[in-house]
Amino acid sequence: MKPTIETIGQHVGEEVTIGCWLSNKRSSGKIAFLQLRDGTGFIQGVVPKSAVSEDTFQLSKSVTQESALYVTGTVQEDERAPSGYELSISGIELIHEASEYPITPKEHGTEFLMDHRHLWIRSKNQHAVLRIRHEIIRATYEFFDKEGFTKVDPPILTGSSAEGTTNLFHTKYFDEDAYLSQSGQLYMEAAAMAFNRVFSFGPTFRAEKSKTRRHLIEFWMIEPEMAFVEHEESLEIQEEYVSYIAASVLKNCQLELEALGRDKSKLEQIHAPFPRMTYTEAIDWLKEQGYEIEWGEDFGAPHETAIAEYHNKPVFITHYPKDIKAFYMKPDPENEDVVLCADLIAPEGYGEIIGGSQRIDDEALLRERYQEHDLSEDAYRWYLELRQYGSVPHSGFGLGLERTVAWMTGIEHVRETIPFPRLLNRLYP
RNA sequence: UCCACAGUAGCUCAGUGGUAGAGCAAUCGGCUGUUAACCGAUCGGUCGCAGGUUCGAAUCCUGCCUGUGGAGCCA
Repeated sequence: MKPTIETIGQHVGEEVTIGCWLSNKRSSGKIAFLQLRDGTGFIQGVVPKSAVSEDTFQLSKSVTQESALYVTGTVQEDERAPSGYELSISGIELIHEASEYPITPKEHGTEFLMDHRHLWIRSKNQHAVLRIRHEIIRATYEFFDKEGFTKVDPPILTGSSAEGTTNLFHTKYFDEDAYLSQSGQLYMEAAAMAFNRVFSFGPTFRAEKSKTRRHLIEFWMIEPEMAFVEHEESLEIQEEYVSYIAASVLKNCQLELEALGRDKSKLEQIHAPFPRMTYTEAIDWLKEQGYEIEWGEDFGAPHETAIAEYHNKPVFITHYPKDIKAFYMKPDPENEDVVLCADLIAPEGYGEIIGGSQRIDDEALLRERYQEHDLSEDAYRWYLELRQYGSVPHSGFGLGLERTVAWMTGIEHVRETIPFPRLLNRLYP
């Protein structure tokens, strides 16, 4: 492979040529410093006037921000450089001279940066966040493959919704009504009966007028589903998975975490087992802390944050009242008022990262739920049939990728954790 | 949908009733180790839109638009 900035450490003392862009420059009368990026990393190129032709030196002083270049130089170790390496430049070939670049080295507001998102993703912090996103995706495939899961892709266009409460994006499917998927879960239950352990990874759409740092209109979800796995075992798989992601990011994204100034000790604390608290215990604890909340109510963002901060680790909240949870969740045999479910709440205010449960495997009970929730037995016949042909205990969960990336990177808002966010008021670029 | 805040140069902001300002970017010049480099000069304006009060409005009032933060809902 050709040398890149990421692998430049393997070429110390050699002369290399890299295709790159100019992210910033500084110069004085006799020396110029070019901040170069090639998409794999960032490096500083040094151009001493005495070492290059007059044309090359003039070019290094006049070349505009984000111009494309072939830069030739000798790789040198240098303690002053963040990556440990510098390029002592001997020649510069201008591929394309950039027009005046809108994103200057000074600060900008969110609206401006989001209007220029197609360019903003070039900048160091955004680059680092999206590289960590990639690492989390890579580690996800690696973990589930290692654990014997098969990736199965549920449809994105659906004729009905899994949970009627949220707003779906409506579209037409020729002459029929169709909706964009808000969860692949029901399909993954079918897949689990065919492949035992399965996971999906795909986009999800919620037409909610949500406008907070934890919400996107379009986001990506990882949804594993496991046959012959009951509630407690599912929690163990969840905490192993999240710990695996955190360890992978720590291992493979050192430069990115440093670029972001992320406190690595926060990631080092993410290792199984995670504390567990039942919904009822959480309500009691919140009341002791002075919060006004009653059994049967769902938690708000401040409640979740308080609970997770108390543990300083991700925490499972289990056994919610069945009335505030989805129709398919299996009641706890020891207390039919609550269901075998768990939300994983991340610390530092990042909120719910995972929602999961053991699913109802009894046909009669599921039929009852259809009636209670006014679900069309026609549209959901196939889901019911899963309970007629070899029904087994099974559990699954969904992990929100963007919230996880935000948490691991320490980024304030999920909109910076996806290349082109879809927000309440943003469909451009 | 509700609550709070904001909108002035390409960008980030100052300016609270009396001549429209600064830093950055851009352009020109200077500087041999800079790290959002620095120094000097030049360039840069429909003060979100509409109406009102006033001798006079970026500034006060009303309405609208746009954005930001949060709530609810959720991953």
